[in-house]
Amino acid sequence: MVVDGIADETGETVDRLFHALADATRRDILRRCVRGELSVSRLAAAYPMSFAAVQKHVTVLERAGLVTKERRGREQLVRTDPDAVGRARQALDELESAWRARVDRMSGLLAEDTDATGESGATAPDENTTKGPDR
Amino acid sequence: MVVDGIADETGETVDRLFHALADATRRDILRRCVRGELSVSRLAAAYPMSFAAVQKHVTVLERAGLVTKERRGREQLVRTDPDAVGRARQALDELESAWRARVDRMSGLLAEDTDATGESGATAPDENTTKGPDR
DNA sequence: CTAACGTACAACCAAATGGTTGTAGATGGG
DNA sequence: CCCATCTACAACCATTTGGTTGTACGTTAG
Repeated sequence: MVVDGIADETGETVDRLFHALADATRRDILRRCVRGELSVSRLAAAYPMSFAAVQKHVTVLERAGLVTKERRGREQLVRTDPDAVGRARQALDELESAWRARVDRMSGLLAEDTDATGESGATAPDENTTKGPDR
Repeated sequence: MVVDGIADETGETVDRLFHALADATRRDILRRCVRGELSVSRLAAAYPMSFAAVQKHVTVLERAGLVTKERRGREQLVRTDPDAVGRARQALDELESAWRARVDRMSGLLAEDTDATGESGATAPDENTTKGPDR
């Protein structure tokens, strides 16, 4: 259950994921691409901004692992990565598990967190990462 | 009733939600608070940054509806909002449903959404302010 | 009352964002 | 071949972020 996989120790993967999702234009691009791959210029035509701006948005989505680009002729087709949403969901699960953890403690059940998928580090919270009796 | 009201026509609520989640420190704050309410100064002591900086992070989380503050004496206790993660999940559901939709079409299944399959969220992203402590 | 604590908020700063234009490299059509 | 597309990327600009310090205010402990 520990989310691992490539597990990122700093949480920067999660940062990029949520950051990419935190923009209405990018979410819209995702919705369009999910319906079928589109070239960047085709996408750009759909928004009131320059081609370059849309190109940047696509790059952000790409770096977040939400889409992949595939070249076909002189066009670059953008398509969503099916596993992407799963990863976002997984990140949320990590948080949600904390919510559940609280309930679990009430039930006297503990040990499950370990999710430390890395993130616990935050920017560098001194010690504590330890889950024990917080005191 | 689902207090829609003005709802968010621009998706700025979702913007704030994901933006708030896109920072490791803020996610860490969430994890700490979920274990039990903490005063802002107590939280601040856990990070290598100033009290004011942590205060700002809490404000971001608050405006995203992820936490609420409650004053007790001279302290301000921060606690997570149980419905918050659900709202984030709902936003993801909206995206995920699109992914599924594509698969469905591939399966030649065109079920109209009139089915009672209980389409969660699908096209109804209403993460309005259930309580909106806005600002 | 006074001191210490916890908070709130303003002013300021460096860096990142989101956007613009402009230029240049591939690729495909006539 | 030449030209129109589509893409990539650099340079630049305005605004937002994330962080700092400093000050002011309410509350609780002595």
